[in-house]
Amino acid sequence: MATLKQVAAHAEVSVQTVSNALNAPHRLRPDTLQRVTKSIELLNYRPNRNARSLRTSAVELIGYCVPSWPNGQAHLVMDQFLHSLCGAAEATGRHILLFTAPTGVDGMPVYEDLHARRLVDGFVLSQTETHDPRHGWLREEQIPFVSFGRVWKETTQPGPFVDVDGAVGCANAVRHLHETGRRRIGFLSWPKTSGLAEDRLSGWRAACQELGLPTKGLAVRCAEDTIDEGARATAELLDSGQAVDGIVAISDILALGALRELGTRGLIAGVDVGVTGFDDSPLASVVSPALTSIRQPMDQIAAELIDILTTDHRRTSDESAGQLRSTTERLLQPELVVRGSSAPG
Amino acid sequence: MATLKQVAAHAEVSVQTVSNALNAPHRLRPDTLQRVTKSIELLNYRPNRNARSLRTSAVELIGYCVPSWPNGQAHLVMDQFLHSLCGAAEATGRHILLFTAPTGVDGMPVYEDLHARRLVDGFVLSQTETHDPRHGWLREEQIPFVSFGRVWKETTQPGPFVDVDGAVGCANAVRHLHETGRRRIGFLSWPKTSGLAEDRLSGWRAACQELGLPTKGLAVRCAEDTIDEGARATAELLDSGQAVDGIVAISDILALGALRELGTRGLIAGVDVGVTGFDDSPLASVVSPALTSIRQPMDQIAAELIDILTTDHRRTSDESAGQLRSTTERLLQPELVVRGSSAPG
DNA sequence: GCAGAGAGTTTTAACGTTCAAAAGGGCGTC
DNA sequence: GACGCCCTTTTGAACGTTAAAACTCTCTGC
Repeated sequence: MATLKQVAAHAEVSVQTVSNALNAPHRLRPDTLQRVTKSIELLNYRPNRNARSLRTSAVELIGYCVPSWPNGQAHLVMDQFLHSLCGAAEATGRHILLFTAPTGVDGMPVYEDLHARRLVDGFVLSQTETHDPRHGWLREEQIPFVSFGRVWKETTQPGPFVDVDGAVGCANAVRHLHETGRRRIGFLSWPKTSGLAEDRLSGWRAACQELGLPTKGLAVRCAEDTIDEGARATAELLDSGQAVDGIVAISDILALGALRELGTRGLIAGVDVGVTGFDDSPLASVVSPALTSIRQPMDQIAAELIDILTTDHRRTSDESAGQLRSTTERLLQPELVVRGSSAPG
Repeated sequence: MATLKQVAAHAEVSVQTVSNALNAPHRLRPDTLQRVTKSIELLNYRPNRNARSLRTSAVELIGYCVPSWPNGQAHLVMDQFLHSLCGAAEATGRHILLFTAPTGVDGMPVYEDLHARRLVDGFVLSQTETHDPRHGWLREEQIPFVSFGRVWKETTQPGPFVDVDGAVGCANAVRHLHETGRRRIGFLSWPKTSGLAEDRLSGWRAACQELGLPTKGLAVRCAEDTIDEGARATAELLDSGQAVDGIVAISDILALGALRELGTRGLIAGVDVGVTGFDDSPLASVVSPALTSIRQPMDQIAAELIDILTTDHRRTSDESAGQLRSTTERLLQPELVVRGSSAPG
């Protein structure tokens, strides 16, 4: 492993000059720069990150707590999220450090420890829950963080976040079904305790009202996020005597339940009833008919998260031209991925 | 942020003594130890990991390349795997660093760079492919690594690995279906190019032969891992006129296809035909009837991976009592999770 | 009473980098 | 030709930790 010293000796300059060649090349005379660069390549030199971090006290690592779902309920798009997050971090020379922690306030010592030992510069939070205690705590401790997802039911959001506008997503799904001729569009939801669910539900309701479509009795709550519950709720809708011809589901899993129930009844999804899901999980393209689904823009989400976490927004907020980019609260627009399950009826 | 120096001043000892209190407490006189410990707690001291790593040249970080599936085919159990891997790493005071890299040999510079800059001590590889070039390359470069999954079709495995015995898993599924009264058990497989597929297929064949069950014409290849393909292959089996009453699928997705095809034909999974999947993905418990599936022991896999990567097995191999633990090639046994889809017929 | 052992503690030096300040060299101005 | 200035390069110190050597006691044995 070559060190700065060895490169310096090889190029016959001082150690600091080599350092400058890497960090501030404009300070060097062109011929010196070339000579140093040549030595660096020749010796295959790579700066030691630990030494650098020690000196600059910045580790360029971002902590992310890998969520555990004790109920076995998996995060079907974590895959995509992590990939995007890594990519965005790497675009700024950073990396993601994974760790586990108990949920809620019990996990706080883990976050504090990682930061205190300088294993990470800050955190990206996800799986944000209603009244999530982490945000307030991290803010109190002055530990840098950014949240994917809002802390619902707080009057003021504690700290910066990036989130996807679920209401707009569901409204778009309704509009899409309306365009393909559906007029009685149901909504498969989750229990009221979820802020996420209420957000998405409100989008469905607003779009229906805007288009003059009925909503009464057309929103069904599912106790849990399973195919069975989705099927049960769909059955409830179909049996309500309202001639439902469209279903917006709050998750792909529930949408799969809808597809199954339709199949059981001899109805054809995308023909008799249009169905949409949420998240565009890998399942969506694997079923038949493939599921129309509301896709969260993962790459963009990740880029915004990293941007907020790694740039100082107290300064940029007043001088920068872009008003939108200056804030530390960013709401992104989802995209409807249209597939067979919502084909024109 | 308290440093060693500050703690030393507070406890009125030298810096080295505080360091010893943490790393070699037996060297201190009990009363000194107590005094130092008290100061450490009082000042809420945490050792700076960068300084430590610089000195010891060990970062206690393990690199893991987050796989990208351009075809949208997701890793449904990555979730579980990462959680287990993190847990196992943390049990030894280490953490997981995520990164992205091109697949195949193009990604090698990324691995080399991470190691050369001392961002990681070594790597855990997964998504191992037939003729995977990474293993040989890393070995050549003397970069520590361990693989989850064998490099199929190599005469000798380049480097240490942990894998799950897919053959035994599928054989167990066959035995289970046999115990519940099935006598004509089909197998849904992948293309021949996959070593993984051939391993699992061989287990199905062996168990059938052992139990005196037919195999001819009962193994169907699916072109891709989709529900549609699973359904198509199931249809092929059911139409073959062999009165198939059991289906062992090489993945949960294909098994889901089998369930769908059975439903379409008015057959009841778990009653008319027993079905098993592979991986015990989150989907297995979310469908109805719930899917019997072959579960890979993630916690154990992760623990073995970390163990191999972090302990020197040249030394332990001769002195240690356990022969099994001494090798750097470990084959673990999967577990059949029985659910409704294979209930006694 | 003194060499020698040993436990406990301190001193010294180093890990590889960057920051701040100082030094060197070339050039123009008066 | 002395001076000041800018551009480039070097020097010295520091980041916080640990390994190894050195020192200081106290205890043991003869």
